[in-house]
Amino acid sequence: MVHFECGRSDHAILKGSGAMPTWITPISMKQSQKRNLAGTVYTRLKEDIFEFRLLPGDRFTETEVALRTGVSRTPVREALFRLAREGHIEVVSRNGWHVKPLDFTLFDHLYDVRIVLELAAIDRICKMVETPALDELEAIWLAPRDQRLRDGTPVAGLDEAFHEALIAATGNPEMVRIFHDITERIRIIRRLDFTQPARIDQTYEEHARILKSILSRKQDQATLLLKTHIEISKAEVKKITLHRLYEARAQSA
Amino acid sequence: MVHFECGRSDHAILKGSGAMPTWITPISMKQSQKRNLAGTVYTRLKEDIFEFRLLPGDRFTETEVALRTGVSRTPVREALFRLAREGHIEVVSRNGWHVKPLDFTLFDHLYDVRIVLELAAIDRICKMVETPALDELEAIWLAPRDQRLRDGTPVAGLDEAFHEALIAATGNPEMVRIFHDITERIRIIRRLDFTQPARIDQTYEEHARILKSILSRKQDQATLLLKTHIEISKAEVKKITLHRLYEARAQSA
DNA sequence: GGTCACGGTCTTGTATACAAGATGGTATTC
DNA sequence: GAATACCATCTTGTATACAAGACCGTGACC
Repeated sequence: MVHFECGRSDHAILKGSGAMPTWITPISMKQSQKRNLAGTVYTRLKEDIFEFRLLPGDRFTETEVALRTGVSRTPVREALFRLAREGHIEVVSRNGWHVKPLDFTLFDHLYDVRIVLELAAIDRICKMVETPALDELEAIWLAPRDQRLRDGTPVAGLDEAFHEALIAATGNPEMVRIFHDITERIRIIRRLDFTQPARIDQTYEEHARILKSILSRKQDQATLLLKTHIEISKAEVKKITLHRLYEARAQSA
Repeated sequence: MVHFECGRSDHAILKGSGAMPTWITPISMKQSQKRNLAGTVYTRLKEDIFEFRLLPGDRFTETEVALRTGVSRTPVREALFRLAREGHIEVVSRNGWHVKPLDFTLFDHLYDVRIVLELAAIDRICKMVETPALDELEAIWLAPRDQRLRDGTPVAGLDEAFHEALIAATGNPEMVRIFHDITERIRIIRRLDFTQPARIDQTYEEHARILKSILSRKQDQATLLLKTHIEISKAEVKKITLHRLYEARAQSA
């Protein structure tokens, strides 16, 4: 088994430099209102990781994050532990934190579990006495060509929602929760799939075909289409990620 | 959908009384060595919940736990957040913590996901070019009758290990991790299944049959047996749990 | 007698101070 | 010149002090 890791551990990001970092900035009053500071820091840091403002392998300390967000270490630590538990970052005992390097073996396994869960969902949906309402999905993915979105960011969100909706249709909230966790862990590479217009089109086509198969209760067809769809996406995303990481490194170097 | 909840929110456990509580006691030097305090508190509290020293619905505060364990609130909070994230306890904003009430709807869903994952594992194992080595399982579950364990506690552990081993045989560590999380969440009721000698025997029989089916690559048979096995266990456990909870309440009242 | 307002108390949320271990550079020794 | 021991510094781990919101009982008022 090849353990294929990507990351940079050779240097920290803007450590102690005078330049303003591109990532996390002080929390304003408005942002933290209604939610606690730990939750806000958590959300912000997660965004920073997903948006590649914090690159895989980047090292940082609790004090750094605390200073930049303008809160104390206590809520920062709470946020960091949550992110660690979800597999986004890691702590080295008394030696700082770092964003987990991209590990394609890990992503393979996660995509594999995704397939297991989604195919099980298809199975259950097709075996229900009556197919559950999937109106919202139909409105989005079976819409005429000219109503399709072209911007990658919202399409990435719709894509996640499509697959989560399939799971949700089983009526099992725990399955949804587990699936959602997986979705969040692969998001960092998955969203890159929607930076190419051709891939967006292809996603629309494939989702439409899958949806039609489910609605007409052709389980075998739906299963095959969905499995292929996920595997194509996985391969595509892997290719793009390697390219993007190379670019990001070149830019920050 | 009937939301069937069991718990007691009417009174806290030994709150402020002079009597020594049955649950969590001060952490000794030896226990905390090599691990951090938060981890120790986490483990101890989880045990207390599993052993019914802390009953579903029981309320408690961070200060209480801190006093009893002899550590400060900081590591206690870290432990509590971990337990909360794993679904064992819950915090009510600025109003204390409580052990999550038993929710059989939730357990139904978790058992359902269990079935999905285990059947997928069977599928993958049976489709492998060569069946992976399951020597340890064979040694335990295909052993002669007189070598069977009779004490429920170790059998409960072996049972968990049996099902986790099936998942592990797929070679997907993420699936194992997810499965393990589910195992921990249903453990509180599942281990009660092994308090009856008849159920221990039945488990041995069923595991043996499942194992033989897998080894002879009879996928359909293995699938059916495993599915039935899990569903029987689920029903049995539900029955016992309600009985035990009744007893525990009567005793503490 | 019932209802609403108010304040004390309890609980979590957050900030800060201190402790202990890990790292890396430097000086010393062979 | 290389290796090793040591110390300064940095980082997390833990304890404690303080802040803010929620709950509950009490008292006044209608």
